[in-house]
Amino acid sequence: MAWTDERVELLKKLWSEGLSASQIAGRLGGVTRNAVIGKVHRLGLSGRATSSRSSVPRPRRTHTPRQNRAPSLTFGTRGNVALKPTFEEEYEAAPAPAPVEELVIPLHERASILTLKESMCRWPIGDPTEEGFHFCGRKKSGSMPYCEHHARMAYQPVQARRREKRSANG
DNA sequence: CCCTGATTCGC
DNA sequence: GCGAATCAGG
Repeated sequence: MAWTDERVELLKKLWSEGLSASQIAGRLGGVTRNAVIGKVHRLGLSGRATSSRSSVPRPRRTHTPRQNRAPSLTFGTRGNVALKPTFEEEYEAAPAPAPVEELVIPLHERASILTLKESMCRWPIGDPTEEGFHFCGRKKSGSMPYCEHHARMAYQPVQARRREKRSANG
């Protein structure tokens, strides 16, 4: 994604309005917050009103961070989207996610494949072949790849299969 | 851990 | 010029 005049203008506007770099990156789309910050610096609008941190002259890095920086991948793979549960030991995987989702995720909480972060619920909503497809995007629940709600949908308790064992007590 | 901007430097 | 990796801090 290139920095067209329009995008630069929008960047300037949003930056002046006080949005954070990640917020702006999300709005623009196709760029990370790093890209936004880099561009902001190149444009020379880094100092945004009150900056208490600007008076911190860090002693410049003395070591090279990495020999190789950008990954060879041209396509962003941030966020693995593998959804196969591996909890069969204690949980049974649901037959299949319902094609239609009963939850409606607020627009600002939605996650696309590009905005989905490691900490976000990966429950797919909608049809991947259709346009409105997105992920739940809310906070994950513990080690689950899903939020609490979707974790319960994905992993049904073993209670369902317990009926085979009836107590011989009475 | 979540986030913020700042900086360096391979590309 | 671009932006990932990194750094420094809240």
